[in-house]
Amino acid sequence: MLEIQRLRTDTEAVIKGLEGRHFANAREIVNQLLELDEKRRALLTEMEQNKHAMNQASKSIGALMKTGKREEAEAAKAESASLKALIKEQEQQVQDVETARFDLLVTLPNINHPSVPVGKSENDNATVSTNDIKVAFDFDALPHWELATKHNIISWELGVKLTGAGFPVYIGKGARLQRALITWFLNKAQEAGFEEVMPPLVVNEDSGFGTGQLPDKEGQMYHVTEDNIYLIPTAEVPITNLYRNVILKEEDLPIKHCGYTPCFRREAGSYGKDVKGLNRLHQFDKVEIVQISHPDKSYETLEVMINYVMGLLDELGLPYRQLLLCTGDTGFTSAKTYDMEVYSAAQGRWLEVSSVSNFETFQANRLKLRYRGEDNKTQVAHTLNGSALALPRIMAALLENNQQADGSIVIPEVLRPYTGFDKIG
RNA sequence: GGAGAGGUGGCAGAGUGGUCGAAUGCGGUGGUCUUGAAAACCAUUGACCUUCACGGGUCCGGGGGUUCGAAUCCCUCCCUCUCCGCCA
Repeated sequence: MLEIQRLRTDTEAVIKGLEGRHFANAREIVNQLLELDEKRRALLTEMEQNKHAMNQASKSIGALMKTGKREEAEAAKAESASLKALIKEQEQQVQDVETARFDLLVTLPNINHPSVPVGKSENDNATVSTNDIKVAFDFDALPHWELATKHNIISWELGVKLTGAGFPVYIGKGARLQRALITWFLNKAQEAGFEEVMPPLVVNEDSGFGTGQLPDKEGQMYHVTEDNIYLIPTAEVPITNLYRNVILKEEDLPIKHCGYTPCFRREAGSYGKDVKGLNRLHQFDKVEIVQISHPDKSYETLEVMINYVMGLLDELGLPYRQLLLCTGDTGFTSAKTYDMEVYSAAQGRWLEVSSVSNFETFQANRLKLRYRGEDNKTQVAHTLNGSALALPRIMAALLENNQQADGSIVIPEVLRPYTGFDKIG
């Protein structure tokens, strides 16, 4: 959520930022918000003056009664009572305006950082860097969904039987590879200073609002209606919400956490290659890294985080490219996002395996996540997070890129201590 | 699922209708003392909104009500704890 303050003082920049995101009617909506804001403050001032008068009158009654000045007390009572009705009316007005302002304000996406390229869609994203790993086959390479079936390490049918499409069952070496990746990712994150957290996998509405999933993307989450809780779409939600309504000390920053969780996403998928095999699932595993940063440091931190993710991919030996998402492709809550994509030679396409974002104060405003600065004043912190990493597409790329002419799949060196085997098949 | 208790400032915990944003203790911060530390003592110490400022307003789990006036009374919702039941 953007600060209303920012709309007031930085109006043109906000409008420009929203337009860069192709947010419809940016100018009208911002103006509407400013009008509501002005109206709110005018009403508030007026109401508070009345409240002050009423409070004075009420306070005097007690004293007057004690000293036996009954008549004056009665007069004060009458004054207070007459103000009461007026105040009640004004309270309702303030409430209405506030609600309208809030409802409109939460529909605004974050404003992009100036370094984000202007663009419309994913075609306008900028490639920032790549590594020089190349994968080529001199035989007919199989896509991972065929490899998985061939080696009986993932069953799509059993997942359908148990639950439905998008819920695969990992079996034998498939399950162990999965577990190895999780452990390795967590160990690496810990080495990099991220403290591990094991949060609940379902969260309440407040948490969903805090990180920006609610009220907007309600349909993306599985909702347990009987208890009104939501299955988490990412560990970002519970981990970041640990700090909802928290005032940190400045010296506590940065806060660094990592966590492994399954992630649940309803997203009604499209058909074909995009969602085949592990490419898009309703349940998948992910290790997430989260930071709460001092505003002055958050962009520095973003670079450190994306570099950390690239280091993981280098160690796994996967070819990647680092993308800087353009204004049109950046997520609703983010000010700047890097995506990491891994090249899957057998599918001949890039697979997104990580997304690292700086939300600046967008989430922190909703979370009321602040720190106390030098002057002892509370200030809103910055939040960041990134996948490090999402498992399924890493799995897909490993299976596909590491397949050999004899049909076996070689496990990367770094994972072998965790898998206990060096190849599949 | 059944029965009961309770939700007050960073924490503990008073406060049952009027000067209570709230005693007291602990913790935090600053100071005195000390070579230093501890102890002791003194002072200070909530958040938010609004205002150029002075100031004003709101907040005792959330919402609503009674009253001139509510932390205090009533209604309602939420949450936590204890016991029983069930159970990895």
